Amino acid sequence: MVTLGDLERTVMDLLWESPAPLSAYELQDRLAATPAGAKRLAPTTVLTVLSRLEKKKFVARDRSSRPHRFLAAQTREHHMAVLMHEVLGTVTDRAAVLERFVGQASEGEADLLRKLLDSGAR
Amino acid sequence: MVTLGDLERTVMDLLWESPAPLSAYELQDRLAATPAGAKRLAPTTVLTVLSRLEKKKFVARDRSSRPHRFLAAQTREHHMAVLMHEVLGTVTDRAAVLERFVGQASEGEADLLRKLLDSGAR
DNA sequence: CCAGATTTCTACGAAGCGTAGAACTCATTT
DNA sequence: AAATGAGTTCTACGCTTCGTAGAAATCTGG
Repeated sequence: MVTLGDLERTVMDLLWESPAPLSAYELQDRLAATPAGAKRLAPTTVLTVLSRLEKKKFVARDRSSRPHRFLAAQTREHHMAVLMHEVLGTVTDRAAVLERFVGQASEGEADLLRKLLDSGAR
Repeated sequence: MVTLGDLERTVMDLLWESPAPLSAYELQDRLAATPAGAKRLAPTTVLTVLSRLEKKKFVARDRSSRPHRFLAAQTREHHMAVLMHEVLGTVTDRAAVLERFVGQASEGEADLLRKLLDSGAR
């Protein structure tokens, strides 16, 4: 199961929030401004985390400009959907889980699911 | 996020499969019979894992009989629902996640979802 | 009370993660 | 072209989790 650490997740949240790619230094600033961001991290720390996220295919790196720019490689929604499928994949009896899942869905969510399924989204 | 290791998950699967509580020795046998169970684990190994799962509140231990009996503390469906809830809870736009989710669903999963939705499960 | 079965304690190695210094690379200026 | 400083990569350390299990402690039937 692809999982992220606390700092890694925080960085991903910042990248997902940002419409434009961010440099390690911009991320350093935003991390310091975060609730949990008490102590300012070293720039190398941010770079290390970004490199690891890059290796995990969570971020893409733009090397064309000198302070490299980083952006989320997938949308947050994509990642969440993948996670849910991974959760489902750990189980043989998917029906029971899906049943519960559907049972918990709101009316709107259920309608949305129907529409998505009927529209041949897959 | 509450997460389990490979062996921990396998043990939970066995406990979830079993209608009756199992001793560490029974689990040892079943683990050996599992596809990945090439080498037989030491009994202490199984006990260690069970103790950790107990600490994580995944299993309950019956100390009344001498070989202690272990059973899943929650149903698999409960656990999966919690996991999915955690995943969905990290995001505000559930619809977008559901859209990707359906988009990634296999044909079988999609059929299952349709059936559940049509059968008025919700 | 003792031996053997069972459980608890302790521990080690690998992997993942936060953290960051040290060393290296690259572009820009002189 | 050499120097310089910003930026990046390399290396590493301590902590935690997990698989693994030996050693020590404990319990129970005889």
